[in-house]
Amino acid sequence: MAIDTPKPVRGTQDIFGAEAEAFAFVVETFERVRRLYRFRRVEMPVFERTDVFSRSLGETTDVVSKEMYSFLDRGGESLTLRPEFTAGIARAYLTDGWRQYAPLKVATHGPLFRYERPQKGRYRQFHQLDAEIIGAAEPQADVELLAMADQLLKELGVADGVVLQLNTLGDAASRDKWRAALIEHFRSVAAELSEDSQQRLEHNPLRILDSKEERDRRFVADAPQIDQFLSGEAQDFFGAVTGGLDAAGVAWTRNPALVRGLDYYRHTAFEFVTDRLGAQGTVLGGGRYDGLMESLGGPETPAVGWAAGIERLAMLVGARGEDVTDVIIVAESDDTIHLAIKATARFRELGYSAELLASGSPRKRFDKAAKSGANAIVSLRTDMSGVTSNVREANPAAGKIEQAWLQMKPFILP
RNA sequence: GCGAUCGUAGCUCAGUUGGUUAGAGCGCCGGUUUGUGGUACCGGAGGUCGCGGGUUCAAACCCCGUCGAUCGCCCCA
Repeated sequence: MAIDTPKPVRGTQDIFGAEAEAFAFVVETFERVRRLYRFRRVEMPVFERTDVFSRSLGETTDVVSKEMYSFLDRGGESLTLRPEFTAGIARAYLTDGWRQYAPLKVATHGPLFRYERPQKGRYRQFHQLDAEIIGAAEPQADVELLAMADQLLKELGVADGVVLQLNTLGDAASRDKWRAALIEHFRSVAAELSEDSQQRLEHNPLRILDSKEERDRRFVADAPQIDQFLSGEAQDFFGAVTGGLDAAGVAWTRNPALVRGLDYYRHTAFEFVTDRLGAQGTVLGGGRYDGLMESLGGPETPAVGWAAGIERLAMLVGARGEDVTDVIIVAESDDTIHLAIKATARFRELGYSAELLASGSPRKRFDKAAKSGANAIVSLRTDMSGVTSNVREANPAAGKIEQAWLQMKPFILP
């Protein structure tokens, strides 16, 4: 009776080989860069009580109603696999007394879960890098955060073809006025908008601005812009951010159509965008979310943050080779296997990556080792003169390995 | 939720207008050759042709359904 092999869950991925190396490279680079900017590492739970997300995102939104992995635990409590980092970090800031550290710069990375249709650069379990500055109202925090993002992309070697798009949503009052003006503008031409955008007019009018429909374009082009509604303070804030970016040497372009769907976003919104990833071009995005803490029952707390998809960054980084093995020890005859094990252990103690090759047809073992592209091969075999060894150096990097072998040889061979 | 394309060996893919026992390369295993050697040759294992139904004398191939993958739409915290 054959047993069916369980299939992987839709939207999950098993990352292996060169892709896994690219993934690790992204994470390692992030860890290095966040230390340069003195962001403190935090480890967050992978699941939270559902209200952590539903209250911060808004009960009625699509994201909450159908794109979260929510379930009842055995105690009957509704829990949710985290679909983002920000809400959980905000919760911890309030419940763990992190206010004492404000302004607090934290960074983390790990898996997130969203119930969505998989497509290029989009998975149901995916992974993000995340950086937040909490309790900092000043525009310098935005600049610092963006400078780190910019340096990260440069150090990953993916900055080419990636542009920082920047916008401001203003303070709450500016934002509300802009929103009202947009609704009025689009409502007057509603019949001529695309079907999708007519829907958006009802529940998310700001999204009409980045509609992909050709027929929406001309109405988007002459839509009211946020600049007409910005208060003096909001203008000053945005000016301080852009001025700071210029001083930090961070290139940016204004995108007045860049918006955020959620109400808690204020002031700065930004995305690093590329055209090299198909329909999912945002590589890193974030903004200022001064209104979030209050939705979780906390005091008014200014904060700004970003997140970046590790898979998308890894795709831009491209496949990366795995490290070549320093040395392969080949037991060319079975009676040398114990000697080969000993030698392998010794090489590893000395800090060389070493692989033992002692299986399969003895006469093909050396060829297999040679094909693997290791820096050096030490082969052992018994012939009429006893156990003999042979070192083969594939490249100049192997000189030290031969020296190491010559030193350990008297202690290993009989 | 919607649409398009695609599912043949571990991997990459052939497979003609439907026609005998479904193939190749790579990889894997074994043998021979070579014997400081990454060579060459021979052999072997490995397939419910995603799954289920239908049409037909006959289906990997045509039709329907289903599952999965990919890409896009919607959405995007």
